[in-house]
Amino acid sequence: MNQPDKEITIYDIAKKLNLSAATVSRGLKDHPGININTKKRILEAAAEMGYSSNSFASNLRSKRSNIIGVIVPRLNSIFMSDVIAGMEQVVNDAGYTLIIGQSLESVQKEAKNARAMFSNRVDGLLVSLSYDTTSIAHLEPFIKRNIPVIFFDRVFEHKQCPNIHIDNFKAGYEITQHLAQQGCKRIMHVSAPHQKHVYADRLNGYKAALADNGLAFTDELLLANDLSAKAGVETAHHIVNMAERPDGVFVSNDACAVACMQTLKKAGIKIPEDIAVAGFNNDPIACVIEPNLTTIDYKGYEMGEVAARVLIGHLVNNYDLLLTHSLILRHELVVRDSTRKIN
Amino acid sequence: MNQPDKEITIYDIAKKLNLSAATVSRGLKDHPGININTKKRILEAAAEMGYSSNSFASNLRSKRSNIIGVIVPRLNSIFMSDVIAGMEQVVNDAGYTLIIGQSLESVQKEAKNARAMFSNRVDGLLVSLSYDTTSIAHLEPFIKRNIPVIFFDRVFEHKQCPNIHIDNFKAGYEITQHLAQQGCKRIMHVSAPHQKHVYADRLNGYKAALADNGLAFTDELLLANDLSAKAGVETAHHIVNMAERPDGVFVSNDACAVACMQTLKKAGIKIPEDIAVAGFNNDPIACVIEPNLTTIDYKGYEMGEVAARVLIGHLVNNYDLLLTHSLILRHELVVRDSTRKIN
DNA sequence: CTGTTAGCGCTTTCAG
DNA sequence: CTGAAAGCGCTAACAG
Repeated sequence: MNQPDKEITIYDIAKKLNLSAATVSRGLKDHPGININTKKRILEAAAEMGYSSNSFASNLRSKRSNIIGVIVPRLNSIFMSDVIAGMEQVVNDAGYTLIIGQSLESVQKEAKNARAMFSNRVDGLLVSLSYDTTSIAHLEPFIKRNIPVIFFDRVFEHKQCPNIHIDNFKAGYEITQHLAQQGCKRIMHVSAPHQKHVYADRLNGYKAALADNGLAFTDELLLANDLSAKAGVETAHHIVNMAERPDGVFVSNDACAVACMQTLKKAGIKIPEDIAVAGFNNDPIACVIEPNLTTIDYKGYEMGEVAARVLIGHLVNNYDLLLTHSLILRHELVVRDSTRKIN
Repeated sequence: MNQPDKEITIYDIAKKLNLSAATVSRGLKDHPGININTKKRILEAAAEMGYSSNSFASNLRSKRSNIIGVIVPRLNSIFMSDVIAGMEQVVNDAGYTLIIGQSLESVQKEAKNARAMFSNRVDGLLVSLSYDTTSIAHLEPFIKRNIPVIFFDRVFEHKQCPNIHIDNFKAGYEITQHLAQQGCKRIMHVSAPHQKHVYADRLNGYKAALADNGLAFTDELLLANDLSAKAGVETAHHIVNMAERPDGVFVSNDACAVACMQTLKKAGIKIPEDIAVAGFNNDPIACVIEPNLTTIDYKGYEMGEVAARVLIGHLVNNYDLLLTHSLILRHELVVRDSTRKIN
């Protein structure tokens, strides 16, 4: 019953056209030096017979997959889905397909994903690292084989791997500086565990701005958690119970900042009068919370596009070694009412 | 320079162990009837030599790819990224990988994605259709070859394709009924163009509820747009300019509903007193807007998991024909202040 | 339990 | 400009 009809191969169309398979294979690509006419006949026959090239055979032979792997901490955030959307666009236009894995912030799962992608022989890898990744040993197989690995957002310094990210130090500095200019004297920073560059950089920017504004940094001004909404609620409780409350808080993402604001408001704390709050990412919720949230805007979609473009550039130019560099994308401090104490 | 070291094959490890390639191949899988000891030796040698199976060769031979394709309208919404996250989880645990394409609401791009997935010989397809898809001719190649195609959320009736979605009629009915119970007499409905089942069903539920509550339906109560935030702003302007304004609005997604609310509020309209507003999806923003938005909650993550599980069930059982059925997932009306007129 | 053999469908020299 | 032939790495009969 329902016999899955046999696959149509280049041999079938070769036979029909009295050509060799080799010629058909060439005709199907834009191989130089093939009669324009036979090429046309081949294309027509292929269309008519419902031919669809078998990528396995092709990949096996040519040792290229036209597949690009992406590994991200989590898929379900607005930022990350913007990134992926941008990548998908660029990559598809260039004739590649995307395969996607999420690490759920675990190195183990990151490594598992990497193995799967390796055995799928991806032509390149786009990676944003999980919180608890401290070594990239699991990516060495790619690097050894000169399969380009490009880090974006949560990056890692490696001489063969381009990094694409924003200037997190500067962003952290700017937002803290802004809080200081609004009159904040005691500015807290809420962030993720800091081994990872993005968060470490934002923290350093924050500290530098404190120093430049003559404000002291003490350990109790620093809170580390997973930046989830839940963590935002807990942060707010923590703040409410502090002996000496801050008058400004810089949270390293918007979801957490917003949850924190909501909880602070419920506790009767006025924002920004009592405590000014700033976030990071410019998530859509930043414009829905009241007062609207001051934050750092940077474009996930653009980051995805750029990362994909860099990768494809490497693929097309077929470099033996990757050019090593960092690409710093634009960001912008967006001031909204959640921090406007004066004016 | 930097000679990409030669690929290690089962032959290499066969030679080293004085075995045949076939045995090695078997040892690497959990093939029944292979000496536990040789299997152990094979596994060890493989690990030691840094062997990584070549999926192309394997796929070419076995005619299975262990790849599952997903095509969605857009990646960048909370709902969709939840769905994908759920799928990724299930699919990975079952040893498959996900390749992803987005149609950007265009049939052309949907078809292009489908072709790419076909030539990547996906083992199955998970699809949520674009707005302007009215025929699924571009998916026929899969169906003809008994490659399972499963629709979720934006589904399509086809005797060979399971559908996974919520009861949109019921949800539309419930939300409208709720508005009526709050005393609304003139309830608008804002939705996407209605050929697609989800929206058609919600519309029909809405109409049924109007009828059951003795409320008249007129064409001016219905507004069709793309349900973006921008469309929400326009909707609000439209409402403000209506000769006879509604006292309740049921918008078919939260992003649009929230933007609409914000704009109405700016125009001095009180929510819910003047106009009650309800959304759909239970996006995080629903709990951030003030007053909080009444909406329909249903779980994207769960929908992704279920869709993936159904697909994998089909794959594992190797049905010649797909069992045909619809799977209706739970939803829930979540009442919040944006519609609480009485209480 | 293990080996032999024969391809999967395509690309790529090397010859014409 | 086209053809012949070889083989990418693996798996699936079929034997033993």
